[in-house]
Amino acid sequence: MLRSVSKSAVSKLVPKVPTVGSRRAAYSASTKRALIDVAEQLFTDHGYASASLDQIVAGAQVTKGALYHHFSGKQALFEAVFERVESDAARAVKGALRGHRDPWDKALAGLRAFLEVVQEPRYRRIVIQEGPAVLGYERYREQEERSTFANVLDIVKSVLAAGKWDLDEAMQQTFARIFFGAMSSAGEAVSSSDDPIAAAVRVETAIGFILSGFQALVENDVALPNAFHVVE
Amino acid sequence: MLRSVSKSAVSKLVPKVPTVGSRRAAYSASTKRALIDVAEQLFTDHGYASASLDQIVAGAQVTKGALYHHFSGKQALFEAVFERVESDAARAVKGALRGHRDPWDKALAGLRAFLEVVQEPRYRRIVIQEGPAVLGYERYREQEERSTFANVLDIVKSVLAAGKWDLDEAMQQTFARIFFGAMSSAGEAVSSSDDPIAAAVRVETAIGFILSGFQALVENDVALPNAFHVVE
DNA sequence: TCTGAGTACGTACTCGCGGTATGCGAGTGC
DNA sequence: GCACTCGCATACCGCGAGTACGTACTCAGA
Repeated sequence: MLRSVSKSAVSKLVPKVPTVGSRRAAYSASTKRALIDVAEQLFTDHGYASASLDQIVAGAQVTKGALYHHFSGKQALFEAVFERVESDAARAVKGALRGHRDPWDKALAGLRAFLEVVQEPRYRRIVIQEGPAVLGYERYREQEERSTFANVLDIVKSVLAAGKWDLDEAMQQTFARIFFGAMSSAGEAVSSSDDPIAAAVRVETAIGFILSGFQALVENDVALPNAFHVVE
Repeated sequence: MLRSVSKSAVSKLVPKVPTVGSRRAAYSASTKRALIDVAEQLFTDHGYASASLDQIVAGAQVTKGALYHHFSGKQALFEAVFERVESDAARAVKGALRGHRDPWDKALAGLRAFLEVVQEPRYRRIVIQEGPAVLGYERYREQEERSTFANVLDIVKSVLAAGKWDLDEAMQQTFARIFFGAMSSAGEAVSSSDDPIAAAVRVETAIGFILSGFQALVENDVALPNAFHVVE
């Protein structure tokens, strides 16, 4: 990157970074960015296994030396991509939550935002499909806990707070897990549908309906521990 | 397998298959079974990528020649394992559904059975975690459609039939997808919990509660298309 | 301005693994 | 009992992740 031909290629990218430190640091940062950019694209298009490091470094116009200077290996590169996609998604959902006072409005706004995000190919492939397998479920979960899932947990807590229950943290997390799973699965169904728009409407209708039933119970203060037998 | 050392190793397994056709066919079937058995174990323990074909054929006491005689490649072997794990799970859930007339009882019985299944390491790893990434989401979904998901769809349909709505197929599938996702995610949370039993109780309580709210709406015949605005 | 040190790579290699080509002997049908 | 096929074993290939090491460039300090 600091040599002849490739140097000119990178210098085009440098202005993106405001050259905070030295020129060297700026070059280095832009190289790292280029690697993550290309990797994100190739991982999204071909999947983790089929995207070779040779392709990635060629796309970024560097060599494997550069890659292994910035990342400990292929998995670490994937994780960097994963984090960026995840944080972008979480930010988008979080933005959609602003300005909603009513927890139920907030929940629906969050649902709509998430249904948008989950239709991005990069989110589907990198976060939903390959994330658990590549990172391992534990590490995948750690990442999710402090991004998208955190949003869901936030919403669920505010919704539950509208009722008169006093649920412990574990129970709140359980509800959040359930809704998170429902939304992920629904999102997959939406994005892989022939008619994503119609599918999104169906999902919104269905979840909105489930929520309304949920809301009725919460606000009527039905006893939780016996909820199971209320069904009978 | 038909030669010297390995022959004796396999002959021990042969009696499992009642030697329906020829001895040759019996040997062949047992070899294939051995490959799937070992592969299932190694895929579960180390994951798809880290389980090498050399390890698998060594464990099955055969060579790669045998493997490639029975399967077109590593992915095909994984798919065979996947199918077996999936069909076992689907059968377990289906068995739990028998003898329940009331759709809500059926739903809870199915939920409990699924929460059991999802705690098996092989199901978690092979079906939930690596399935989508290895098979590709489309192929993964095809498999699920005609096994576990089919059970969920069956339950959801019978529950919805208890109400007075007349939902089209797509809407029923949407509800099923949502519940399926919720259960998968909840199951993951249960099996990776420090205290799986307590976690399972929490999940049953939470989903049971959501179901009871759902049930109230279904039986009171709340209009579906407006369900969204009922919330407001 | 010069220099030494450290950074940011490039180059060339290794090695493990999925996949293939081919041979061969036991089983089977005639 | 004979040819033929099926069910493997053996030997090999290419690709791709990871490594060892060399080198040009940058920058702080004198």
